[in-house]
This record gives sequence, structure tokens and C-alpha cells, in this order.
Amino acid sequence: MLPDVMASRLNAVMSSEVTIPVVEAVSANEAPVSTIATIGQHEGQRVTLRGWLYNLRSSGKLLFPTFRDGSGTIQGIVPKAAVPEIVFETLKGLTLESSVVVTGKVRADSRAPSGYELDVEDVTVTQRVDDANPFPIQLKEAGVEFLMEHRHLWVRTPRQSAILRVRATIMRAAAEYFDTNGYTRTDPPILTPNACEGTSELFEMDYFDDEKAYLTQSGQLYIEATALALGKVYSFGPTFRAEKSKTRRHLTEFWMIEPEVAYMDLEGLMEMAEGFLRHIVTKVLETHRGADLKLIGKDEAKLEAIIAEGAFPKLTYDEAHAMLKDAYAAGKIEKPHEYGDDFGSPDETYISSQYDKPVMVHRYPAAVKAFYMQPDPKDPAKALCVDVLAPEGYGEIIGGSQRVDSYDLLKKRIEAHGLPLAAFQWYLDLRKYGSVPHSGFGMGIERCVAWLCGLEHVRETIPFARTLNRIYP
RNA sequence: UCCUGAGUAGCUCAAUGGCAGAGCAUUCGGCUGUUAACCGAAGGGUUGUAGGUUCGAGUCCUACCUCAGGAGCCA
Repeated sequence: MLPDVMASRLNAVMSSEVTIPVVEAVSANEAPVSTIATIGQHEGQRVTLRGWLYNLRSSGKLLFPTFRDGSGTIQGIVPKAAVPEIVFETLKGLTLESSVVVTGKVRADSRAPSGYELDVEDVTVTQRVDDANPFPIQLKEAGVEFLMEHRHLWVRTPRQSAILRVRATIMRAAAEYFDTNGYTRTDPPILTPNACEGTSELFEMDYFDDEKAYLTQSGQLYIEATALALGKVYSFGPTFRAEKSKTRRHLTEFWMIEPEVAYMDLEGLMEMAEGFLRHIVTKVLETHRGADLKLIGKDEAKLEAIIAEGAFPKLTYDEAHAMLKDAYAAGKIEKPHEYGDDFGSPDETYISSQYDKPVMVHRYPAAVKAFYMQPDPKDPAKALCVDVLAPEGYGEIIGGSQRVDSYDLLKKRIEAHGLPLAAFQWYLDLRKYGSVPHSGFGMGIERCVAWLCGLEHVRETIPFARTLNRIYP
């Protein structure tokens, strides 16, 4: 680089001009562009990093800027005596989260958390954050409300970025399991003419003229149709619930992956659900062990335990009820579980806490479950359904069932639940033309991410959470 | 919708009914191996809102607002 160019850059820094455009691309004699995650491949070589200033420590004539580039963080070292004055002056006092392009030599260093440091040789500021308006998210602790209000900036922090990477892996692994096992992805509509199950509160909107439309709360009914067309199908997309739930497990907008399989019974469904979850956990460990999982603070042994030898535990509703009865008698839960009722949140937490693998609870009383669930032929008061409860109190991550395949029974059920028959005519048609036993489940992605990452709240598992009290940013 | 709790500096939090404080951040200065670096100095406040009790209210009372956690409901 020419001396007069350097001089003008130095002048710009000295006169506190805030923006130094970096339109000048990394020139031919510069080092190859690397990412921090893969920087070990360039040990001893010069590389260029394009990212942001994450932190800056200083010891007089020695600067320690930490850079991040989305793949990780690395500390640079800038001794005043060893670099051009422009480089030192540019970095000295540079504001956090200013965007920078840095060139330096990669050096292994046992003192560095990642094992590598960068001996900075050159730096260009793409945009300098204004001194008077520093980056709002500090390295120190912050409150939930403040962080959520600044979610667009919070996602830059290493832990949040790591969570989003694990989320991406989970979504990829989930789809991959079905893609490689003969399933066809058939996504149902987001806008629906009526409530799928007639229970949940739905987001309502005008749909031209006098019609109303609702945001889907599940694609299940639609993929039952595509399952009878294509055999094995799944859907993967956002779903919406207008319930005023205020807990660490609820979002008003969340992502659900739902398989549906013709000729599959409940036993087959449970087997499939286990294979599906094992695949996801395996991929998460494969991709993030020792890195993102460590950064997030998840105990990896707990993930190892899930995929360890031995089937997932299975309990009937009756067995689970008996377990809760004992637990209440022993003073381990506060409220007794009434036989016939659905399990409450504390009940599920207790049941799942007994195992280090997800537990499958099946054959609930039909009365507390959805209208489309097939009765157990051995006990028609029970439904052929299964809830998969995640360990460590993360609650129900999967809910599924074998579906009613008889036209007459389904029609009766719809009427008994007070649902408008006309709206379900197409759904009834599926039982009129070549009906078969079929089963499927839905898994909430965010609960799965919270569980596998060991998070307190699902709001951190999605880039921009939609909750009862928040629709900004 | 119900129950519980919290709102004080940009952020995180202190403050027996008696002068509005600290750490971080910001600005200025110092430091050649720092790891949320550290040391010194400066600036920074309508204590969520409205009323009330009191000589005196951040603190006590009432209402409201906002947020959080939980219940219900669910993935």
C-alpha cells in the first residue's frame, strides 16, 4: 500500500472522521480471506478476517482487540512498536461492534481460549460505531426485557449466535431424517378457513369480502391428505397460536415439523419418533460438540445419554398416573393427579425427571385428546396417542397419534365436538376413498432447541421470538 | 384470565421514612500479555404514571401502566 494512502487514512483517524469506507477490496498482495472458525488451517500464515470488533483491551502500548466474524471470536495483539502507526491509532479507542477488515499472522497460543491469536498487521474500518452512541449490548449481564428490545443486536453475541447455529443444525437434521427415509415434503397452507382442531385460539384476519381466514395452528389435517397421496410425507413450517400463554415454553409463532405416514400404527409411530430424535441428537453432537455446545454451557454428557444404548422408556397413561400417585404420596409433587385428567406441567416435569432419555407416554383417555385420534381397540376409552416428554423438565416436545380411519366414527366425533361438519367435508372424504390406518406427530422446533441447548426459555431459540407481550423488533 | 414478584443513571443493581449511590458503559489520563483486564478523574437522575399519608416519601397507602415467572392451554 502506498505511503500517501496510509497518511490520508491516518489523518482521517486523527481528525476523528467517523466513517472510512472499505470499498477498496482486499488487494492481490493481501492475505487470503479466512473465517475464525477455520483459522487453524492457516497457522503461521497471513490471513484477512472480515468482521467486527467484539472487545478491546489495552495495556498502554499493547492493544488486545477481540474480533468476531460470525463463525467465532479471536483475540488480536497489536504492539505499538511492531505495527505501522496507522494500525495502532485506528484500533486504539475503536468502538465495539465497529466493522473491520483485519490482516495478520495466525499464531497458536496456549493463552488464547480458542488456541489461536492474530498478530495484527493491518486494519481497515468499514464503519465506526459513534462514540456518543455505543453498542447497547454490553459484555456484562443485562435484563431480559432490554435484551429482547434489542434482539436485532443481541443475536450478535457469541452465545446467541451459537444457539442459532444449533437451531439450524436441528432443523437440517430433522428434515434430513425424513428426506433420507423416503418421505416427501408437502407443506400445508398457512392461511386456513377454520380451526384445525377447534380448540386453540387462532389469529384471525380478513380474507377478502366477507370471509375470515386463520393462521394455521397445525398442518396435520392437510398432510393426512398428502400422506394418502404420497405414502410418507412431512411438513415443516411456522405455526401460530393466539393462546395467552406466558411461560418459558410458549411462543405465539413457532416452527413445527410434522410427519404423517399411511399404514403406520401407533407402535410404528413411536419407533419412528425415537429414530428421528436419535438422529437429531447425533447430528447436534457431531456438529457442535466441544464448540457451540460448550459455549452455550450445555452438559454434553446429557446428550450422549439420550443416544446411548437402550430404547426410550415407554409408559402408558395408566402407568404414568400410578407413578404420579406414588410421587404425591411421597410428597414429591404438590397436587395429586386426578385419574382421567390430562397431565399438568408439573406432572410432566416429574415424569420426565425420572429418566435421562425422552419418555413416551401413550394411550391417554380419549376424552382429553383431540377428536381425530383413533380409539384403542383393546380399550376404546383410550386414544392411540403418544406424547414425548423431554428430560430435565422441558415438557412435551412431540405429540402424535394414530388417526381415526372410519368415516362414521370421525363424523360422529366432529359432531360431538361441536365442529362445523361442512368445513371438515374434505377431511371426511379421506375416509371415504381408500381410508387406511395412518399416524403422525408434530415436534416443536423451539422446545427441541431449548432442550438440547439447555436453555431457560424458548425465546432464545428463534431469531425473533413472538410472544404474548412482544412483536418488536 | 388468575396467582406471585419487579420497575431508581445508557446497562446491572444498592439506598432504617431524613443530603440520590456503586460497578459497567461514555469522555479524559496511565499501563508491553490483557482474558467481562486493571488504576485515576469527569460528566450523567422528573426514582414507571397519577393521587394520598407525613414536618419530610425511592421507601408507607390506593389506582393504573409495563415487564417477568408460574397456573390453565399447548408444541
